[in-house]
Amino acid sequence: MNAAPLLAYINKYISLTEDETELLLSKIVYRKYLKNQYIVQQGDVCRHEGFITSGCTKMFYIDANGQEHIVMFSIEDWWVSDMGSFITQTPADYHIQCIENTELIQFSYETIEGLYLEIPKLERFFRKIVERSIVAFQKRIVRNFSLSAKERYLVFKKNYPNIEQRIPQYMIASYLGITKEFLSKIKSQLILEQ
Amino acid sequence: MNAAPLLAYINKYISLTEDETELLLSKIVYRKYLKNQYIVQQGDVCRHEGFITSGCTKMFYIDANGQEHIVMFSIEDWWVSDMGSFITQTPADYHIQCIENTELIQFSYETIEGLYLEIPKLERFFRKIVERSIVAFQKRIVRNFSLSAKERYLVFKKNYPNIEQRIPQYMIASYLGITKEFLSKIKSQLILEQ
DNA sequence: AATAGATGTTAAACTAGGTTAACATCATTT
DNA sequence: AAATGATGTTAACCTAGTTTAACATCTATT
Repeated sequence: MNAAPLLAYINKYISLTEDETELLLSKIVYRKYLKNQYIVQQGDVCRHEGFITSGCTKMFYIDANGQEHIVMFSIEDWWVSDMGSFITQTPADYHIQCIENTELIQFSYETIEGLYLEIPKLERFFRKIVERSIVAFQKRIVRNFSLSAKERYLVFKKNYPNIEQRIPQYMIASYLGITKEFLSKIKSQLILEQ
Repeated sequence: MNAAPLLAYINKYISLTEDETELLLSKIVYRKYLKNQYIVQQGDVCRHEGFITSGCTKMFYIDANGQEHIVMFSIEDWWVSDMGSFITQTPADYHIQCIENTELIQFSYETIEGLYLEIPKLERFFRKIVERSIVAFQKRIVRNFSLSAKERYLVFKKNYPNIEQRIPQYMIASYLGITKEFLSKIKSQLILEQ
């Protein structure tokens, strides 16, 4: 495993000196998970923030009726954590489970807090990526209100063309907020429309 | 107008020295808007981040059918900006309009960027508040999927008890993602259930 | 090759929430 | 006091999406 993708990603937002890069690399912990393993479980405290170098995960929530609702998928170059749990170090609301065998770089809460003190620039880096992420969530809220299920599916396909083939359809349905049966109906409608 | 609420708010996350506080105060611009005035308009670049000291605003989006969808309300001690527009300095997707006469403390893009350099601790402050904000948005997405309209209304009432009286119901309906007629129906059902 | 488990499809009956339209109430302006 | 505009309610009818259930397909394991 190697840290190049993480360094490249960080360098899109800030520039680290050689010393800072070395310090960061010295803190890196690699971790491998198999398909179906849990990175975080609802109720546990999320102790790490992870940067995916390969694989794919889903973050989801089980509602009062036992139904699964997928909040987000993460693939290479994305971060995984239950942020609410991580920042407050209290029990997680969500599960994060691997959809494929997944390799990631993990930073524990203590490591990240230490790095913020040693490399203050990292505060800027994380501020920026979280800001971007907020914008994406806001857009998703708007889409969920103003678009029909079919339109949301088309937006999903356009925004995540490479993710669709890697994920079973019933999970995509859950992400879109519809049943797998209805997604199936939408897909057959789209085929007829061509 | 005074900056005490902002300083108190910032001090919940970081502690500023006297010099830093003074520097921050020297950059402060107060701004008053009347009810119905726009702070940001869809299509304009959002040039400021504002901290509300009094009043109430809505951030909304007009969809392809001309329908208004409210993304969030903001009141005292909350921030207002179209974050997507602000961080990239490109045209805004949303309108932000005052529901009441509103007073706020404004920071221009240039001022904030300057302050980040002069008071690096502010990066930490904003990192922390955006992290909190993301958690709230995630929860909202989950609620929108897993709760019925009636349940969402009850959660809204519980989470924002003091906001409800200040805002017309048709706006609350828009925030909840339902029509005003259906909210009206929900309310009469709730009265009958008592 | 057979079985089991996971995934995907189809269709009929149902329901949460939308649409339309008419009316009620309240506040503001003249 | 009347008129206007903004807000809220009610009810009949409609539709997007759900539920249930049966079946189809694919993959992995024995």
